[in-house]
Amino acid sequence: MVTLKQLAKELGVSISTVSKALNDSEEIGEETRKRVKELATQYNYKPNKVALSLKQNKTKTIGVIIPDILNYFLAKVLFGIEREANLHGYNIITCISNESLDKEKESLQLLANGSVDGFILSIAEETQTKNEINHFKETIGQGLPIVMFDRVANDVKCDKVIVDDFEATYNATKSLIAEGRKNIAFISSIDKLSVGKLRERGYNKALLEEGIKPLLLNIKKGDDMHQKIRQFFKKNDALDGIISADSTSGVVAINMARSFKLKVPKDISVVGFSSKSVSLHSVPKLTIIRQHAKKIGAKAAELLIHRLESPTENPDDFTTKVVKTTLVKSKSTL
Amino acid sequence: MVTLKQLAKELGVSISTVSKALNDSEEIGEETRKRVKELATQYNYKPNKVALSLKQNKTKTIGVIIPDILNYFLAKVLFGIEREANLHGYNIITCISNESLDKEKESLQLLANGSVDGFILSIAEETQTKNEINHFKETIGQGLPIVMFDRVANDVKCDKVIVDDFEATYNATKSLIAEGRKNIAFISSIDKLSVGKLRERGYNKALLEEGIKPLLLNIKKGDDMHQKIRQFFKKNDALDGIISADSTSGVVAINMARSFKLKVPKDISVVGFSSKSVSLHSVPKLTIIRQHAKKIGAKAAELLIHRLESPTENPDDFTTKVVKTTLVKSKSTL
DNA sequence: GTGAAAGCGCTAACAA
DNA sequence: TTGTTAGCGCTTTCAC
Repeated sequence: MVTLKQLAKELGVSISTVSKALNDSEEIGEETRKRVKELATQYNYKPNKVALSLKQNKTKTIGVIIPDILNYFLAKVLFGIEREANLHGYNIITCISNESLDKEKESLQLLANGSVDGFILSIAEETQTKNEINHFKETIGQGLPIVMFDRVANDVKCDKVIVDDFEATYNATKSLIAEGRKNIAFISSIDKLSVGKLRERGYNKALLEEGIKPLLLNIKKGDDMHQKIRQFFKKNDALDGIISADSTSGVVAINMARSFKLKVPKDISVVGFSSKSVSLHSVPKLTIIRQHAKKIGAKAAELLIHRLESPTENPDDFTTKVVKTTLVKSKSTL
Repeated sequence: MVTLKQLAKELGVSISTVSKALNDSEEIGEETRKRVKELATQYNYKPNKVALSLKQNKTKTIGVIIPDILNYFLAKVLFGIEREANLHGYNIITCISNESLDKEKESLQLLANGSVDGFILSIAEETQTKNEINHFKETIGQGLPIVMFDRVANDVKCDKVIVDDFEATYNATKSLIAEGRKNIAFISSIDKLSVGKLRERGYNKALLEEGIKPLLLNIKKGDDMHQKIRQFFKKNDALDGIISADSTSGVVAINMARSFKLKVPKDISVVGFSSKSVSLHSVPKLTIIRQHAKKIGAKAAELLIHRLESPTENPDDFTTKVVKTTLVKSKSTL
């Protein structure tokens, strides 16, 4: 990489002259400016990012910590973050916590040494189960702002981007009831997560209002989902509706239902918190509760960058943005 | 963030003393060392990463450019890269090219300013179609090593990690033939990619050897996959085997086959380049050609880091590592 | 055993 | 209009 020093030497001027010329400073004469710029282009000069970061005490880099990159929703949020960040000239350093508290702590620690200007994260499962939040507070205390999305900690003061989980399942359940469904089950592999709990509550409330008894199937990590769902169908032969809290159990349920000679959606309706692409994996396609993952990511990035670049504003004024879900009907519901 | 300067001031010693003490230099007296370390822990001192990078002219950061984060295979490779990189004390900056040549070029440019020590990437579709490779050569020319995985450019001299695409489909097709299948189709949504072409060739060769006529279905971006596959089934009612070159058309094909009253695997066998998690999305589960994505990522990271940290070795000696696929049988084949 | 000083690449206040 | 200098945080050589 060419440096200012080398350019200066070759041009026979001082380093600062070169620097100013390249930054279009008014101080430098027309001609010198031209000469400098020409040589710079010729050598494909690019200011050293590290030196700039050191000088300006900001890296234009965002640390993103996500629990699981193989989760389609989370990957899509990451996509949204990356896009929005790039738009504003930011890069992202990605760490995957793997749902582990220790890895989450470690990533936070490791990047809180000048590597990034702030964090965007969704909380690891273990962290939520153990209800640990000190590491977040510490990081914020060190002057590094955090924006949390989806799985958030209520007791940490920071910007947040969440989904209307409760309302979403409440409404979805209501709509199945409106279809005349009487035996609506709730399948979840995320019952330990904050969002999983909210979704379950929305479902429960909707049923309660109609005096219908809830029917739950929780799938643990390591369980054989096919097996579990097959057994569930066997045990509950009056099943005529399913709300899936995660991204995959819905499509599996549809495909499985047909093994039991059930017509979808004639005999049974299925709705899931999934995405368009995954909804294709069943025949008929799954009716989904869209979470607008990309938008969530973009919003999170926007909030963080705004906080980073407008330090004038009230630093204790945190916003929580709710990105509303949309029910996208396919042929798995009436 | 606390700096050496502040510690030095508080301790009444010089900056260099503090630095040396923290780095366990023999020059510093036992007692001073202890005092310094204590204060450092108390203040949770961490050396500023940016300053270190500037000083040592390396960032311990890898730039990763992937075409599509929503592709399960690519996401899994990213996972593998991140893990291996972390193990060696490296962070990763992720850029998503979105299959666009321009974005790929831009990302390469943007990070080749001291932000990263090297790159790991899989080539964007547009880049492969247009057969552009100059931007890679330039980057390498600037002293930044590149490791390519999966979709690679043969004419670029760098380390590569690939899959035995040709052999994999050749063998998979052979195995369907061995099951007695006579009308084996090849479904692909990646016919433009280097890997897609290799896979198709393997399929063709296997059929050719048996004198069977190939049967191709190419799905373009924007096509309705359900629709396409449904029509394909209608038109080819003797279909008794499917090789899917991508990660999703296999599961869709299984689920669709059952709409045509075909028993899987009794009437038709399906094999796909997919992953365990996606294979769950069909009933019965899809027999897959596993690509060991995590291993590919880990290997790529390993190759890059080795090159970065052993500059003594012959710099023009590039390796191409082939990570062999595994056929994992489920109930979609006999 | 400890400290001063240079230097990594850059910007910007100040001097000329 | 251009150049000198200091300084961002750190390591390291060299002097004391």
